[in-house]
Amino acid sequence: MSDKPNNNQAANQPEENPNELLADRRRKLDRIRDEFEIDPFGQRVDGLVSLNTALDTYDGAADEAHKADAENDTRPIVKVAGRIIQHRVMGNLIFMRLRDASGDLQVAVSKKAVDLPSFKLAKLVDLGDIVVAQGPLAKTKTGEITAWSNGQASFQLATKSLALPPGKFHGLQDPETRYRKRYMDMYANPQVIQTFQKRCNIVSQIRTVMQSEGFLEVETPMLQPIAGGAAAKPFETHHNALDMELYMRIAPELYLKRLLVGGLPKVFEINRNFRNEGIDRSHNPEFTMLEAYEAFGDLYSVMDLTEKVFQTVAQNVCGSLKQPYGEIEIDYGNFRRAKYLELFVEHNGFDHADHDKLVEKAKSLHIDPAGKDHDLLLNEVWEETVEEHLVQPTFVIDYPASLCPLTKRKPDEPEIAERFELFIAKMELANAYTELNDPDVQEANFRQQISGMDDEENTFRTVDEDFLEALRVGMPPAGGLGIGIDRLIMLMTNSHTIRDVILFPLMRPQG
RNA sequence: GAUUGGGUAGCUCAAUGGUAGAGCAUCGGCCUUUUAAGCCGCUGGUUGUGGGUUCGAGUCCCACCCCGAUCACCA
Repeated sequence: MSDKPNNNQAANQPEENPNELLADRRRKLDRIRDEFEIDPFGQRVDGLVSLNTALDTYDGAADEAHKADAENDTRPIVKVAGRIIQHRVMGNLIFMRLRDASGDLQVAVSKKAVDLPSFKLAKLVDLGDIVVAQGPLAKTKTGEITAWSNGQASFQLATKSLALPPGKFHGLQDPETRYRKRYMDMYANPQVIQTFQKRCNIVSQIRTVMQSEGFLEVETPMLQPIAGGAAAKPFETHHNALDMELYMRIAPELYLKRLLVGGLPKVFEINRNFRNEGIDRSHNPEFTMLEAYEAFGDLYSVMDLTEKVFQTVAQNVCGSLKQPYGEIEIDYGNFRRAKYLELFVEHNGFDHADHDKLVEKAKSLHIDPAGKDHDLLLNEVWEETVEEHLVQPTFVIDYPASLCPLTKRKPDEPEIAERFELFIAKMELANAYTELNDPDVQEANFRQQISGMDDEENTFRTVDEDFLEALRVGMPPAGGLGIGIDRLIMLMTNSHTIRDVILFPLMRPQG
């Protein structure tokens, strides 16, 4: 509305409307009101079935019987509503294709079969209008099941569309328009609705898995006085009544752990995080994450849980443990577990401890080794050389502890962190730890982390003293897990950009 | 933030620096089984925005806006 504040004026002064096509629709709107005496933005309609349901009620035998003997009509009658996506007037017979969230159905309006005003209205309606039709189902000569609108008041206008529809053949392709005007995208490209229906089913299945494993779903603050739990820049905001600076959360982690302290044995949250970082195919500033914490569990207990989540979704929502993603097939029946350093050697062909060869390799990848210690440089080379090979589900384990300062270390190998990252299709899908529950170690790590930060970071990253106090009360040993839900949905819906699984991805204002 | 490709009719796309076009949609006409219906006819444009070069700019130059891709940050 805000971009067209003068709609009513435009209707009365069509010469001010720059677009003739829109003016045509306005004129039809007036005709529908004046000549047909119909409200073009109608009322409640009862007894509707979805277009897909209507298709299912087609009775072939009844159709054949009626074709042989017109007096014998036992064809089921359906009442349907949908948006017009095709409209063909053939003199005294009108075909139109309707679309709703369930699918498409063709409707035919015959001049012989309906009253004259209904027929004229069926002729007048535009692509994009929403109509209601009622009639028996029969196949056409070319075999398409069609609702034949007949009888009294069997064709009605429900809503006049005053906007211009996308092309019926090429549809809506321009990605900018698709994301900005998702409502157009949804009716022009039916797979969009299917993707988001699937998204709903996936999240529902994940909840079912988590609940059946005994996890309690909770909701923790999204407005936080300290943005903790991850290394990312937060969005800043302000509470007026309390005159208080707040941050949109970058992770729920520190609150979920407080709940473990409070005595909940297994908790999870599926909700939005907000990170003030760049945008690309796998990053949106607000994204949905599953975080789960299991008291008395560890890295490996949440690894089993992770497998179960992916396998249940693949099997129950997508129908198979093997799912296509682009040109490849992902096999969720087989999760590899590979050590970080072994993967390095596997894809680089030299000992990870050989510093000279590492520097040489880094230079060949245009990575500047200056000022980086061995592990840091190793990690940059690792990301450059290993990640691109992690196509099938792979848990990367045994990270060097120096790369994960906030993670518990292996009791018998203190240089190794108890952490995994799950990679699928070269994307990071999950991240998990055996959680640090020693309050003194946690505090020391926090303070060391912050001391290495510049002034900008220090403005929003301060030590969460309340969280440390909670840890001093005592948090049981625990496994913690985060799964990127949007990315999981990308995989399961064969979507190659995160924007295709987020209804309204963030866009710059139009210029 | 950097690099790079793009932005032309409602949609999908053309156009050596030389009259801005096509298909579909729209509008008018014909048509009772069409499937991107068909046939006839008519329309439809601030070429993202603002400057500049030129006799002449969609095209060349400069600045800016928006989108995509890659990179950086991040998950």
